[in-house]
Amino acid sequence: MARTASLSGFPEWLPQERVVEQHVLDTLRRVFELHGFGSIETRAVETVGQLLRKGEIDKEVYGLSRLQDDDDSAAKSDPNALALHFDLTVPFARYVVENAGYLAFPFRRYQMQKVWRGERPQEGRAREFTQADIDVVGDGELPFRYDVEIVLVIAEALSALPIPEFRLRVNNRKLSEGFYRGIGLEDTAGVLRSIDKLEKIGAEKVAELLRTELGATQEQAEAALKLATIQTTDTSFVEQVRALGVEHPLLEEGLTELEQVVAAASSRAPGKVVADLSIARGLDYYTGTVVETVLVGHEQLGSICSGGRYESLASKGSKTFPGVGLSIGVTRLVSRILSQEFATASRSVPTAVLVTLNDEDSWSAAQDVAAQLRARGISTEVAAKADKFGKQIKFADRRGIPFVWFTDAEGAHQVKDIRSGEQVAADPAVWTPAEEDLRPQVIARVAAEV
RNA sequence: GUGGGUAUAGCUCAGUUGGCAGAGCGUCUGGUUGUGGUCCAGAAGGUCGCGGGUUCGACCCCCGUUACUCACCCCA
Repeated sequence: MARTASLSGFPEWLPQERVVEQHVLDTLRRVFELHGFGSIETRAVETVGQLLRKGEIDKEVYGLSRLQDDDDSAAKSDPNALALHFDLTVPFARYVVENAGYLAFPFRRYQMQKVWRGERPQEGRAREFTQADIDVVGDGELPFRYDVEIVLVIAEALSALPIPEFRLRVNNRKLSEGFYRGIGLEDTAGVLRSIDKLEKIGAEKVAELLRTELGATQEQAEAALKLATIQTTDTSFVEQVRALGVEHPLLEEGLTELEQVVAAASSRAPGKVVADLSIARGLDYYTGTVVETVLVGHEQLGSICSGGRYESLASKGSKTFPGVGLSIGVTRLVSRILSQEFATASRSVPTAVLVTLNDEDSWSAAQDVAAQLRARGISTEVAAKADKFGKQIKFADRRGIPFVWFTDAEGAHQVKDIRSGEQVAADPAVWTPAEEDLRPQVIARVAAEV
């Protein structure tokens, strides 16, 4: 028997909820395009070989197979097998390499698409969800200034959404790695993985991990933890790091880079960005700037926007295409906006006016009225049956349509606002609803700086 | 992938040692030949997740299974 109920982890919104989601997508698109990011879309599938080339999240990847193929065991090991993409960065890297000859570098694009991950769902974590990515990719090299820019664009985009306060927590891999090397810890990836757990398991447990699993001394563990606890909203983190007395060329490079991001952000997006030296990021392709974003008061939800700098995710022969990009978890945000009612839609249908029918013969005249309204951008439906007016009004009320149009046998027009009950004579050639009634509005309960 | 909880009407949930399947909300119809919301009356709607077992008899007890859900893991 075919399943009809909803599948966990594959969210589907009701029309009223979808209005909110579309508002989020429209807002992001507007901000991205204001900053010169163009749109592309990549196919939903990649080859397994392509997807697993970087990062090792194979368990999360949904494979794609034909139902008619009976031996699915062979497909798993076949690098040419198809699978659904689990993020937009890896497919984008592939796209850049394939189309490098047609693109102007540095290439900047935004991409808003569904991605799939085979994980156990729970609140804020779906198996099918929408990401909104912006990236800038260079040919051979990409000036660091783009790291700064992309953080500012994202801060602006998130600020325009109906969500609470957020913080972009920024770090730099060079800084952390340089520091760890400077104190004699060479397995920098391992240290980063442990440090990443700081918030969850606490300083003592992390220190223990560092000693037992990475062979760090007590002094090394303490130094690594001291670095990770540094958090500043301005560039004072530089002095705090220097005060720890560790020296390494990579550390210097990272300090300078992070300083630039934070300096620009503290003046152009004050309060939105914080230097947080505990941020590590799981994916191993990041090489410099790394970002995670939390909603203040909703830290449990996890990061709503992450990304960073990757030096060689895409390469073609000896050529590499370094990039920097951030990814907004649209579905995670929207599900939170809806469950916490940060914003609601004023109605679930685009329709602003329902044109009633006087009798069954008046359908054509009603269509003429509707056409006149639509010609001026007013979303209009015509009743399908000449029910009693009470029933036709009720139909509009149920759907949230704010206005009902009446045309009597003599051709005189009246329009009724069914919320107030006010009914006035109107001319279909000129009558216009109030701006806020023209289309569904998203009403924010939390302040959005539009 | 690991562990806990749950599964009865569209939704939220009751359901007595194991003895006729229930409520509220929602939906639909009607309330004197054309203006909704309140109110009144009525109706429709269920393979009690699925499969087995125990029993004269199972929504209820037992086993299995699937799904949902929460936590872990990981991440947007």
